[in-house]
Amino acid sequence: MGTLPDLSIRQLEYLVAVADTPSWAIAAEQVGVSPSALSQGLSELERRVGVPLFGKDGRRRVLQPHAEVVLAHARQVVSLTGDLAKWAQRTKDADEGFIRVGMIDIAATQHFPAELKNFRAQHPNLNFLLRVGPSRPLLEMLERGELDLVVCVDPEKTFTGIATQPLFDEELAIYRPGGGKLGNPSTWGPWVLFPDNSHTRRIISDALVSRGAKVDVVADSPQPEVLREMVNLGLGWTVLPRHQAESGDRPLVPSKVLAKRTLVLAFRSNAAIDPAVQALSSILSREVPEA
Amino acid sequence: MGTLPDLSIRQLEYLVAVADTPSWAIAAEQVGVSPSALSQGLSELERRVGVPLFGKDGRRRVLQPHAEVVLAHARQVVSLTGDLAKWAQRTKDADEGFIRVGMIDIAATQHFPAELKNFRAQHPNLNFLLRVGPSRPLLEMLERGELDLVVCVDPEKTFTGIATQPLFDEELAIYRPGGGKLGNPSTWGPWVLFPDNSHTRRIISDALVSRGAKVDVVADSPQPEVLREMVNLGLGWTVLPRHQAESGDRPLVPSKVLAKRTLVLAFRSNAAIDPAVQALSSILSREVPEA
DNA sequence: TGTGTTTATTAAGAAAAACTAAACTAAATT
DNA sequence: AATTTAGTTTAGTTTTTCTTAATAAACACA
Repeated sequence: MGTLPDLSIRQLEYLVAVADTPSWAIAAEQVGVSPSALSQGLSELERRVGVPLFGKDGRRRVLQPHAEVVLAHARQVVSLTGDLAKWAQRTKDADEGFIRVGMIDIAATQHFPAELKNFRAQHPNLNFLLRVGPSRPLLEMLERGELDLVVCVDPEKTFTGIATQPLFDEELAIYRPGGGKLGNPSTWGPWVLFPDNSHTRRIISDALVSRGAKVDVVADSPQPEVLREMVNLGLGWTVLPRHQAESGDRPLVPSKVLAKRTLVLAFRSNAAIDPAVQALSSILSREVPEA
Repeated sequence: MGTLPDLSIRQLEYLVAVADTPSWAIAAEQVGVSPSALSQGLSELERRVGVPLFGKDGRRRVLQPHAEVVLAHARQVVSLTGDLAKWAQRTKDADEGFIRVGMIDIAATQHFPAELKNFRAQHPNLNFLLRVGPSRPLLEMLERGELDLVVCVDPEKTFTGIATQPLFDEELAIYRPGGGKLGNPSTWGPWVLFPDNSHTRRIISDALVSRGAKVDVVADSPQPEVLREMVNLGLGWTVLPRHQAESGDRPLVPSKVLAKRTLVLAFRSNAAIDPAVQALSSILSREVPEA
């Protein structure tokens, strides 16, 4: 009872082909193998099942009546395997299953909107979820397995089980109300910046401090549009990715590039990368948005 | 679409074992291979399906959520194969299916009644049919595929597609009313014998003629009991197998052994001998009935 | 009756697959 | 840091499966 006969799909296909075909030679051709291989394969199948399956009618070998049981089994398993193969193909084409993507706002709205739209159009049956938010929460969700792929600011500190791959650099420029020259760094400010817990804010603060500027923050917001408007209103200076500051209704005029931040692709370093994740990753890292 | 991945039952068993077991080492033990074989086998399975199935959790490889599809397939096919193996076992034990046996009367009633009874008792689920009749019709039914196994008088002339195997010889003795000496062959008779178209009748006629006796037939019957009673009634002489003449209510007394006939086992020479036929054949040819 | 044709099997050897043993890597424990 | 544990990789062997070529058997037809 314990041990099962090791029937291969191949052998079962041979059996089905022979049953559906006038001669073994034709059956062999159908399954793409020499008549000899077919004959030997079926003998082996017969041996493994342990029951005589074929009788002779003249020079042809014909299925015995009781072999119908085995034939039915073969048909069923071959058909199931066909279904599995189709599933595998769809999965490989990333047109099946689930992908949960996280992106910081600029990536979703400025850098990759076309790529996202295309990807969704090309994989209509893929269940797709996009989460937009700041880098850190996205990375934490990725770490907890709540997301599969994240585009965010390079976290530098490594998260366990998470691999990153650089996409491109963004310039962070200083913007002052009305534009124009900046003067001595010690006179810069006051500032309206990203919130304290933001990674980009950390990059900005560090850069300002290293230039000898005071980081005198009079307002903050996670929303770049808000920061931009505050500068437009004369409330203070800011530092923003150029794309975000210099687009929209009332773009700002850059005074100077202060620093760079690197956007990265992050994913669980699970060895087994889901084909959908793979597909989207390669699209995103192939594109080098904006020039 | 065309070509299916050649997944072996073995590999599917590996997958099921791994899913049902806390560690791969234990799974390997369960399926009776080295951990290395299990690991390689599963890698090969993954390669053939073409979709990544496993992810890493620490040092263990764990099934990815979407691999559940493959696991479900594996379970189903393994289970179907188990059913097939059980069927094969029953068929091998000749406890499933159909067997149609033909026997001449003396074989069914005198030589093999115990063997038949035992065989049926030992294979209760085997669908069993016994046809009793003269040799020739039985052989014709065998030839037409209406019987699977026949015990009859050696037909000498070969039927196409039918093989025979001798079982044992029976003595045919001469019986005259009242018993006693026979005298000169030319004075023998008149006779009550098997009908003209019977094979045993041919053996008897030939033997009588070669001894110089006239074959002067006053009555015939296919039933040995009838011939016996005719001799008892003084209607004529007969030649019968000793078992049939010398048993029953009023046994005859033999005068002389005239000839022999050979009983044989006959079956279609189909190469594939049904296990049930095989089993009954070996029982019948093992037994050498009567001494 | 022989002769050629069709159909499948057997034989021999090459190629591919699957296995074991042992060395190894990496994570978890002590 | 050393040890244990889980699983993988490597190297080499055995087993399986295939191909080509030779063989056997049934048929077809002159």
